Amino acid sequence: MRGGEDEDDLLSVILTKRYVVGVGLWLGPCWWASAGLLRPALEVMASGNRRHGKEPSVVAEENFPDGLRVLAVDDDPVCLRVLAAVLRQCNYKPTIVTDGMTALKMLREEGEDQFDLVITDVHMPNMDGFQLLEIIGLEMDLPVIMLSANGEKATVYKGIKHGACDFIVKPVNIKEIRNIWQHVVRKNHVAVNYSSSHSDDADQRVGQPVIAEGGTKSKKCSKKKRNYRDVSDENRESRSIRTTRKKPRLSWTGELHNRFLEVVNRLGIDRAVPKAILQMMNVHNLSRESVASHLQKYRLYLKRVIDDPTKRNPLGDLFQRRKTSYMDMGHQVVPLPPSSALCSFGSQNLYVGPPSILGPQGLSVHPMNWATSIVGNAGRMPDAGSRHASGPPVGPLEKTSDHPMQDAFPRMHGPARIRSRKSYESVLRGKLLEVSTNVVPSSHPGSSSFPAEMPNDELLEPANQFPVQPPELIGHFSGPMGMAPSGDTQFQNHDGNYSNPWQNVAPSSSVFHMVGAPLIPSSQVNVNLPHINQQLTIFAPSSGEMAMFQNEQQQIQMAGTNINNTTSVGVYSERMTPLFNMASNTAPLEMTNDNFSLMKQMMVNGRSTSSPARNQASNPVAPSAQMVNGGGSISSAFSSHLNNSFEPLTQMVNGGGSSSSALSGHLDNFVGPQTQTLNGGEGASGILPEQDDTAELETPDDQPTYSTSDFLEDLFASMASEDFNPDAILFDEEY
DNA sequence: ACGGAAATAT
DNA sequence: GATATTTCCG
Repeated sequence: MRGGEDEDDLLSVILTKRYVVGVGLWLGPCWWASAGLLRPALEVMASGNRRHGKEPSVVAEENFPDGLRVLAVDDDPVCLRVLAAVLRQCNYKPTIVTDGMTALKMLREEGEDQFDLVITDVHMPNMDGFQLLEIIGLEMDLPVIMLSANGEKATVYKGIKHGACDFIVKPVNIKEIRNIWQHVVRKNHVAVNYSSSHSDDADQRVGQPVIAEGGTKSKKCSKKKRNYRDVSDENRESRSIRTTRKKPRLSWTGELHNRFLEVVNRLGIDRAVPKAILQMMNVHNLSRESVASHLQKYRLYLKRVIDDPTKRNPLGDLFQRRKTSYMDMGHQVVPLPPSSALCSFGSQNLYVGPPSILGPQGLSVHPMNWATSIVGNAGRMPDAGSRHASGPPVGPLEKTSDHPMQDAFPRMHGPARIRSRKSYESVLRGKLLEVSTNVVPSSHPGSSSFPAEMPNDELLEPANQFPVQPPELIGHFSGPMGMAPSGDTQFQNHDGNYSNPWQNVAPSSSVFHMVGAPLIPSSQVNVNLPHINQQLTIFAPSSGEMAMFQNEQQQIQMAGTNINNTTSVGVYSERMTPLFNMASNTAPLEMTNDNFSLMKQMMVNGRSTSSPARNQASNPVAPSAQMVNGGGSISSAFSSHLNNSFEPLTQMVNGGGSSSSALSGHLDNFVGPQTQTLNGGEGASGILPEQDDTAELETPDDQPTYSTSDFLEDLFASMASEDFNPDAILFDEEY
């Protein structure tokens, strides 16, 4: 890959150290080099270590698979005999052949599956080792180790380049031979993992096929794979399971993360254990381990925040954040233009975007990638988010939404409520309060996203990770909010699509709250979030249909609110708003391709394409995405109607932060704001007094401040009066 | 199953 | 070099 120099250096090192001979290289330098991974190979070699890191348990000596069938090819009888002897001594089952043609013929006729490994000399008449290597590479999936009498650099390099998994300089060392089985294990792993393509990294061998001709000796081919299998099957299996398949790297996109937060908030930190979270998230293909890992990271984040409130920054940070993975993923996002979108939508329709992308499907955990592609699509999707849309498609901004997760995460804020019990919980709690307070709320919901959010990010620090956004936002947006509601037609459509998914999804807590009720069973949860998130609220104004949530256990499901065009309902939480923004942006970006696709589809269709199956799993997640969109939409909607109102809400969200602005710019905020306006809110963050937070935290459950309905009423009232002071409202929601 | 931490991958 | 994720381990 890289320049020749590196390659030369690599080879130089290999030759110098003779690591090539590989003996004990567990997937060592040679292997990496053959896989095109010169850098790591070089680094390892340079370090003087033959192995990188710890040796995988898989290759532990005890896993040595006796009876591996090795096809040994060398025109030199003496060498061949020695090799065979060594192989036997190492418990391999050798089949020796004196020329390449014969070896190839044997492989073709008896089947490559009759052998586990091929060791061939480089220099042979008729068909040399390279030719044999190439053909095998083209036709079969067998690891090939080359033997060379001189270990000449060019020879070694050529062998590696053509796919040899290792290169052994004669005379063979028994120790080296003893370790060649690792290539078989490796190969299996690879095969398992990526079945198709790669089976071998090495493959690129090009070559022309040669025809097999004469043969030479033996054939023992048929051997026993059996032994190998028999003996090691079990081991292999276990190994394979363990090591073999590498899990595709899961990317915690904003949506996913939001969903995660939502669930965590609902459960309460103390109850938020991997299993429970996994269950509630209901994301297809998500593993408990992944959840546990993310939870671990999240806890760390919370802790960090707590300890160091300073981390949270205000808006300023927003801009700064680095792109973390999320960013990377996607895309990024551009900031969007402010505006417009929202505006556009007018009251009419808001449509909420499809539920989150995830939703339908669930996460797809593809091995990476999603992110990348997504962007494009994502951008669009966002539209929804951002705008909402009205009838028409979204506005201009589309892309905006893209912001990746960044927004999202960062935003997050704090910990949800915390009830805590656990040590960290308690600690967190305290901290959270602080944090929350401190934290700047995200900016506004608006579209833009990220900027506002940034602050939070910092908190999050880790980056994306945990934004704190409360789930709510997430939820809200996503889907829940928007979608759920029964109302709108549009929605319905969505619902239909989503519905499944969403249903499950819980709306964000906020939502719940809003609704009133009992939102969340756990009231606690939100403490923090609440501020931010929770706030969400929603309203559905007149229309009234509020969303309902059903929950099952913990979950909630929200229904959505309705949103008719006309009426809009907005549900969202203040927090949401911000989140929203974030979400929107983020979400899009984040979405995986799949998600993305879904979204697109949804958009197109109006409904989600997602399959039912996924629903549940996905749903949860999905919601988020949608939410974003939806959120956006909704907001818009509100705006139309309530214009003012919304904002406030939004602000609330921010919440905590900024609410101030909220009132002011209704729509504007939403729109343009995406960033700003909302943010603009700017100030808001401060809104929530820390004390409050604290209090909340402390007794979260207990006092609910007021019911959702009350809340709403107040809110509306407030709105009505321009005075509306977000702060006032604030939420207590938290419960 | 959990949670922490090491190992890896990006 | 810092992070993000996955694996391993108790």
